[in-house]
Amino acid sequence: MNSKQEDFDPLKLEKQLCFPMYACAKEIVRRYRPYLDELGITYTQYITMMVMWEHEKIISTDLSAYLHLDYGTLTPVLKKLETMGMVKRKRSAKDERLLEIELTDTGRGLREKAGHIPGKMSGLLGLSAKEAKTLYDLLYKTLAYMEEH
Amino acid sequence: MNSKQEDFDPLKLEKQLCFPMYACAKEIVRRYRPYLDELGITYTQYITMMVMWEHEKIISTDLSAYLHLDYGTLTPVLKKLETMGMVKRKRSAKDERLLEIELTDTGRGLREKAGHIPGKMSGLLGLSAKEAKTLYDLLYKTLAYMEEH
DNA sequence: CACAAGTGAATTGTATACAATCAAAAGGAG
DNA sequence: CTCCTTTTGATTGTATACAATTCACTTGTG
Repeated sequence: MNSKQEDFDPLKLEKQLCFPMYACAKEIVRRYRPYLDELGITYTQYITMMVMWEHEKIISTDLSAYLHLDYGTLTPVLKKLETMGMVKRKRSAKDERLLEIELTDTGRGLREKAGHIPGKMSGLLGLSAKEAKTLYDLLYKTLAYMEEH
Repeated sequence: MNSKQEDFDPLKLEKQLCFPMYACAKEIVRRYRPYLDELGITYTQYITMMVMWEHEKIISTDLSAYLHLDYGTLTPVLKKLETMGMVKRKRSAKDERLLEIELTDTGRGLREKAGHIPGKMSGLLGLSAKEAKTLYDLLYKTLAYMEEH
């Protein structure tokens, strides 16, 4: 009402692509919580464990790249996972600067308990399989573009 | 290699729709930082101000709903914006429980300085106008679905 | 080998983010 | 009007999230 061309105002919250992405991501993480609470882990710990389940052993640098997480975030997460017995942190023998993260038996065991989560979450978004695929592709396209710019 | 059907493992990070959303949202917010630093505000403060620029005056409850933000997050953000002189916080005369947030002249002035940001950010994603629209629609569809489930 | 430059990780400081809890105020039933 | 329930917002505690800085270790150069 204040502006003659309010609908075209690029500073309107609804016009921004970033905002629904930000809100949507938070909302989805929030929906994970009940299931992750059962496992006693947080969302950040969960995606870290997903990488560990795939790789068994990984250098901290690569983990940081996969998860798009800074060491300021990753270091406390990994220390927490270590105190929970899920992973082991160990300096590389070849290069003392490198930190190797290794999955433990306890960490492997958690995978079984987490097995039902993806199924529970899949219906949460209210999208058809085709829509979900489109969304998935657009998000990865955006991520790929941003990584090289 | 460990599993016979590794490509179909639902616990693979790449199979999850939530992860690219989470990573993408963080990445975009990160790209905002240089521009927002010039204004001396953070991303959360920025989206709060976008709502204020649209509404001039708003009840805290509604602001929380628009931004999908808890009071635990919103209260310190609003107090910070108040100390910066961007908004005023005031209890409603009709209902002392309600907190009214009102845009100040300083806050209005910030809008001019922020005017160039949407243009700067729009090319950041590497998507065509059509793709951006598709992404936008899918995100809002998901948000709407989650709000009623 | 000495040393400058570079890299990987940790630390520090600030700002989110949200569940759980609490307190003040409003609304409602008797 | 008084007790009870509900609602709104603030507070507390824990966990991110990242820029900036620091430190240990490695590599490259002469």
